[in-house]
Amino acid sequence: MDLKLATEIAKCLSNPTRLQIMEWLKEPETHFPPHETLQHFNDGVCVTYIQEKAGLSQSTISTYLTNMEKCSLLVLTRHGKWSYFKRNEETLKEFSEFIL
Amino acid sequence: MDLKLATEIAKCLSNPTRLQIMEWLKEPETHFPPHETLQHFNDGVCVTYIQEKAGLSQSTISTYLTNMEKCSLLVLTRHGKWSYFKRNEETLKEFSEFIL
DNA sequence: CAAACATATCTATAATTCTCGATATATAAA
DNA sequence: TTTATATATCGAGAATTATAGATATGTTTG
Repeated sequence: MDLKLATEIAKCLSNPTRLQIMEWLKEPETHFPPHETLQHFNDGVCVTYIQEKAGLSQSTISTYLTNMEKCSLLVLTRHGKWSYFKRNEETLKEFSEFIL
Repeated sequence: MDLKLATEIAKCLSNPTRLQIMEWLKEPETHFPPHETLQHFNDGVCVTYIQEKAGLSQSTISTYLTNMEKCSLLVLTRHGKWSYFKRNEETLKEFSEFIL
């Protein structure tokens, strides 16, 4: 973890909606309805569910999630037409160690 | 630590200069010259030294430090005409626990 | 008390981020 | 193979942040 990446990560976390999403993704089953096809949250939550819960536009949330994935805060897994995002605990740990 | 405070803290950390200052303050003695009057860094580093090392204007750095202190990332101690800033490890730990 | 010094605050402009609607792309379903 | 669904990307205007110079405030020193 270098200064540049840590700054990008902090930028992602510096918006209440994005930080809230990170919190929700700690426990997807308590914050989101079950998916239509998948019977689990192993790969996280799909964009639509996150968008509906956040209450911002689809494009905004999609951009948020894409950026969070680019700095490896989130991991993206595609299943058919759905994109699932889950937390990358490893990155969070490295960021945490960087600032402490 | 609630969402609002955590967001403010992340905002402070989301700028490369501010994040760099937090890093420098981990080891003041290796990054800053000794102070004129104080023989230690127990209360951190004075604004001028941080400003000179960062290379931004006095007003900018002063504003940075004041804001970082407002969300308790830094602790301010005044000695005469100098303001010393040091890291607040407790807040960093709480922020860290919040995101993990 | 006046001058010098350290820091804080004010004001303003440039740069960046926020957020949306529109549109494009990709997959699935009919 | 058209249509519906899910997500991504583009373009733009509004809001916020970055940053500086000027100035104010508070402290020390002569």
